[in-house]
Amino acid sequence: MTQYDKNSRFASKQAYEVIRDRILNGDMPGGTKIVEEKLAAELGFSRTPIRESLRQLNYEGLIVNKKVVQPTEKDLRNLFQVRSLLEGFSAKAAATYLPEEDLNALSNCIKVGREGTMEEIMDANERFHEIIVQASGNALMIDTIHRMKSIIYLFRKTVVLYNRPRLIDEHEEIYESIKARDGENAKKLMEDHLKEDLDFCLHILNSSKNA
Amino acid sequence: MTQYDKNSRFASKQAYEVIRDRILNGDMPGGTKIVEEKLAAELGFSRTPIRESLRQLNYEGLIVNKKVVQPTEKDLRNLFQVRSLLEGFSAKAAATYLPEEDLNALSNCIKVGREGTMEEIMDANERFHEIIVQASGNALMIDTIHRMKSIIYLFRKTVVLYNRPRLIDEHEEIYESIKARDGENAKKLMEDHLKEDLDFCLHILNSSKNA
DNA sequence: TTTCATTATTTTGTATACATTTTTGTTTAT
DNA sequence: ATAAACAAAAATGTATACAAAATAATGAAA
Repeated sequence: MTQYDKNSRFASKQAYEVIRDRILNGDMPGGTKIVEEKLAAELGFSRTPIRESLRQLNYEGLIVNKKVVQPTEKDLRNLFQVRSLLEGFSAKAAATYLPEEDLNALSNCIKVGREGTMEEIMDANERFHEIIVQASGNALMIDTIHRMKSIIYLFRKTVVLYNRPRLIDEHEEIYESIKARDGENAKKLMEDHLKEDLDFCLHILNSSKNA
Repeated sequence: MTQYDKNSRFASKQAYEVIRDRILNGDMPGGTKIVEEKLAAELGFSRTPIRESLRQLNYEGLIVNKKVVQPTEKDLRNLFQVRSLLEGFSAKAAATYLPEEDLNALSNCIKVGREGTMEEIMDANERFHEIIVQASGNALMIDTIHRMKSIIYLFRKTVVLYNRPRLIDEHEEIYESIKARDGENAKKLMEDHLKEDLDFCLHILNSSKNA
């Protein structure tokens, strides 16, 4: 199952993955200065592929001004604003188009969400949204959301780690709406769901700020 | 007024601009194969900055698989779908927040749209949408739309060049709604406006296909 | 002719070198 | 002590070289 990504033979891709992971799990916390030569030495590549990987990370918003991003509250709000528009639309589309197979996959994500380990829950959560996004059938929209994926991950960790209440219940409600082919409701529930995520993140953010 | 962009001293930025312009005005039509060394020789730079510029063009969707993009009808629909969501939202936000100064700028775009030369109309058209997008106050949203800018330009040319009827009238209606602080209406009119643009583009596209 | 295999050729990915630019650190004058 | 000016160091942008990979061209077998 561990599919070999043929891109991994590229130094630039490997560097991208290592650096991204370091940022995502806190090894390179927000504000860390990025210096090409230092990373090149650390990862054992030359500067050329490192530079390429850094451009990708810039593009995804993980690096800003040669520093690891430190998303502000405003950034968080902006992100959920855009997601709400795109994923709300996708949820509606899903209610119209989603095939049986994907419905089952959604259902499975909910089950894992209730019974799985922390890591399994993270994955299931991501997969749930991914299936719906794909249902938009709009490659540009999918791409746009994927671009935000890393930053979303940064926050999804918060939501799952701090065990947000009703998270999976909301997924289930969305799922039910899609299954019932009620597009407008699916859209509304998705928007509400993201609003709850946002509020939860903001709460965590602010309470840890005053700690 | 011709402000010197200090980025222009970078070979990579210059290369980006030259190649982008070549694509946008048809010097490098859709399907043209991109070879780094060839471009490097032509533009008088080494491959390094050329590669960097190509990444950016990839990112903006002007280059796909080492070829100049040839947007399909599906691409066109996808683009307008995403724009409709983001610019619809922005129009609503504009109705709430837009300061007097920007209202006047919008009004000016309409005037130029009625009286200007082809090129002035193109600019005014772009500026009209840009002002509204900025009103979203959401940097991520603005960035996302900017990313689509080049492809939008490709189609805007069609709309203006073939002199789409009611184009400026629709702008004016949107402007009036924003001025009247009617957010819902502004949003709806923007969505309708983009739908008209899309249909017009599709029409041109299809009639030229059967020529 | 068509198909496959094998060479050439082109093109790409990466490493390295070097010249500017940017940043840091130090000294001097106020 | 603070600010300005300068020197030293570090970091970046670009050019070039080379090996690996992808593509095109050639020829042999069906």
